[in-house]
Amino acid sequence: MSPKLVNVEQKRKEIIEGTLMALSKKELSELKIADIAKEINMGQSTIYEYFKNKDELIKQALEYFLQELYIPEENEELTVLEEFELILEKFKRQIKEERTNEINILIDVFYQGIKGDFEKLGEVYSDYIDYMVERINRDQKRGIIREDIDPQALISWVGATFDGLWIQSLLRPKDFDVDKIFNSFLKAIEIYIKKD
Amino acid sequence: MSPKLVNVEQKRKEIIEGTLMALSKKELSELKIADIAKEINMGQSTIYEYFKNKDELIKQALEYFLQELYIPEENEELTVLEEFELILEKFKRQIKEERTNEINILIDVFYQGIKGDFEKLGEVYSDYIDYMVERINRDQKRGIIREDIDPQALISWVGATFDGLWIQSLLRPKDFDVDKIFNSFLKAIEIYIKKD
Amino acid sequence: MSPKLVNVEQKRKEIIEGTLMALSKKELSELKIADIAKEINMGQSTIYEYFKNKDELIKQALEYFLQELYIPEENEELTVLEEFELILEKFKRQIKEERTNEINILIDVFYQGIKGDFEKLGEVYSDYIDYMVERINRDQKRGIIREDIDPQALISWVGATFDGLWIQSLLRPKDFDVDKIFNSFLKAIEIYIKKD
Amino acid sequence: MSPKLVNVEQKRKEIIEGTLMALSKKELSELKIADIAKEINMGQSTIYEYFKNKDELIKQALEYFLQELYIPEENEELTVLEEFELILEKFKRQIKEERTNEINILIDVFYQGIKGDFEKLGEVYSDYIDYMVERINRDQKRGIIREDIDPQALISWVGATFDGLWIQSLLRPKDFDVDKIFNSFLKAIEIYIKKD
DNA sequence: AATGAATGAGCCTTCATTCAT
DNA sequence: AATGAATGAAGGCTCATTCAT
Repeated sequence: MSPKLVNVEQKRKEIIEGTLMALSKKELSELKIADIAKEINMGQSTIYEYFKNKDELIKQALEYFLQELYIPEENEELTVLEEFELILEKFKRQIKEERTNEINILIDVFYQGIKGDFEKLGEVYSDYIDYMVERINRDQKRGIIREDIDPQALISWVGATFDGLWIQSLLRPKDFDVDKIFNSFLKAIEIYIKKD
Repeated sequence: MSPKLVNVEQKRKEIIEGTLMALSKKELSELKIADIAKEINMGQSTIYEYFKNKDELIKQALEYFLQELYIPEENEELTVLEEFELILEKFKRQIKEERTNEINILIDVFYQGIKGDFEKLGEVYSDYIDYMVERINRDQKRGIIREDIDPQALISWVGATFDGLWIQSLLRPKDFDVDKIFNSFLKAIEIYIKKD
Repeated sequence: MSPKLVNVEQKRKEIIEGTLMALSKKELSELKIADIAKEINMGQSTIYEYFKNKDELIKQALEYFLQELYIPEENEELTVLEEFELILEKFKRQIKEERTNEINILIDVFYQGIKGDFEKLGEVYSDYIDYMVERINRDQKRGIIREDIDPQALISWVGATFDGLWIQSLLRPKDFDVDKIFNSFLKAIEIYIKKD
Repeated sequence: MSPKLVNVEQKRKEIIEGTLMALSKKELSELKIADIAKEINMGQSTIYEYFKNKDELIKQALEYFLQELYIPEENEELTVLEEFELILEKFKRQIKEERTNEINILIDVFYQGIKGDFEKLGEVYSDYIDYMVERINRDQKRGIIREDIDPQALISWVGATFDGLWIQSLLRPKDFDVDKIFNSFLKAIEIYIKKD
């Protein structure tokens, strides 16, 4: 609450953002403290005034990144299917705009998460699924989605497909026909969930 | 006149397998030549008799791993849907057996592949898709799968789901209800591709 | 606000002088960074704060040495012959004082120069010859040296003799009778260049 | 005397010559045992059957080289001055033919000799001087060279000039005007030693 | 006798971290 | 609070030499 503290937090934020900026250019295992310091025009040792060590800084930077990334835009009025369409639409735009900055960081976030060095990701993932489960529940009550569908299961594999598609778009960018693939995928969901 | 003769390819294979073994315990960016040497009870310098440098060894080890992994069991008699079921069945078993060794390596393979440091993965991925496209084509001719379905698109997103599920099972192992999720997923595919 | 500030050039000089000191004890091909660091009581890595790598440090050290060595004392008032005498006089003193430090470095300077790994030496050598050519020209105008003598040619072989004598004094120190040899050499030059 | 021994000597000679061949391509401090072995198509370890270690091999190779080099062609009938001319003539040819092979080795021979790691050179040098002293004596008796000249001193500095000129020709090849320099040098000697 | 194979010792260099002002 | 300076610890790689057949 004291003005000092605010400054400290401000400084930590500055360093974290520099870290993310640097991380968008270099993969984590190649990222040096020197890179970060240079990114924000700061002495290396100053960083150690605000973070215990490199690991700590990285961890907090990734958490910050995740927080910023997943601010769920409360599209409460949309149906789940419409939301899926929206996600894919954003995805498509991202591929075309080559938002490599964010993507590069995201790769490391997932890598660390999967390796178990960054538990936060798992939590966020679960939170997201919980959130979507509610949305699906609501649509089921509204009668838009078949009631015998398990919301947990549905969002699990649909979310998985999102992740997998994103990986695939990076692995084989040349042959990745976004429109065709997305259409096929959406169609399948639609048929699966719709009441007939 | 007759010094000890060693099958060079055999030795390279031994080193590569040691590398993979070591890689299953430590993530790539932390893997040292010393770890590999220790793994196979060999002097570090011996490794350099068979591989130009660490990068070269790692690259070849990952390629070897991929090769071993993706020996497609020619289940020619199975329908595509049955093959999907088989894959998920294997997946389920893997999760239960905690085949962490392979998984750990696979994570690095993907990480390297996505980062663009391991082009082979993209190729293998594309090969797999091509192979499955033919299988789907065949099922379409047989009349098992709807003809208006684009094989490329279908296998792209189905493959993506496989990858994504695998990631998810690592990210949130506690909450990952394999059976429920797989069933839901398979059901969706079935409805989508079946002739009605 | 005010961390320790160091005169970078001063530090570089200190390291260079340590390098030369170490080089006077060990031949170049056996000189390790560790030797240099120990010589000046400094961590090895500190050296890398001031020099890109070992090669760069060595090169700059040799250049520094050469610079210090060949500060031509402008004996403008002396005749060329007197200057030759002076050089030999200095040489004699050096042999007696066993200035092995400088000598050892000089050997490596020449070795590197001859091998083509240290171009600076050739330049300095040529500069020296140019300088002496002018001096000879002046003496010719003054009528002290015969006009049909080619200054370039003269200083070339006289300089060569200096170098050769220096080598010889190192190769066969026991049998190298300085006074007799220098006298004979000077007498020859005197006869050769004098106007009769 | 036994055939075995002859074979051993033959083999040693082969290795030594391979060493010299390799040494003519690479400077001593960069020469590896592997280079030598490759040069003569031999396993590295075989070399160790014939020489205790690398240092020993190098030393013997340099000695062998020196022996081959300084086979004084007994030009008994020539005067000393004529012999000097002959030496310079050979030198000139060597420069023009770019006999870099021999030169490269010679540089290392001298480097090692000066550093004191190769005593043989000093001995050979002294032997050569002794030999020339006798020649000068003879010419003095014949009345071709002034009697008040000290043979030791003369050949010392003349030899030194040879060495120095050789160095200079390597240090500043562009500006080294062989003919002019040699003529000036020879003229000086002629004037110095001639009876008038 | 010959040599393919193996290796320990060592060196250069990097980098996270600490020190000192 | 900020940072320039210093460094220890570690890793990749080389190479002379030994081992084993």
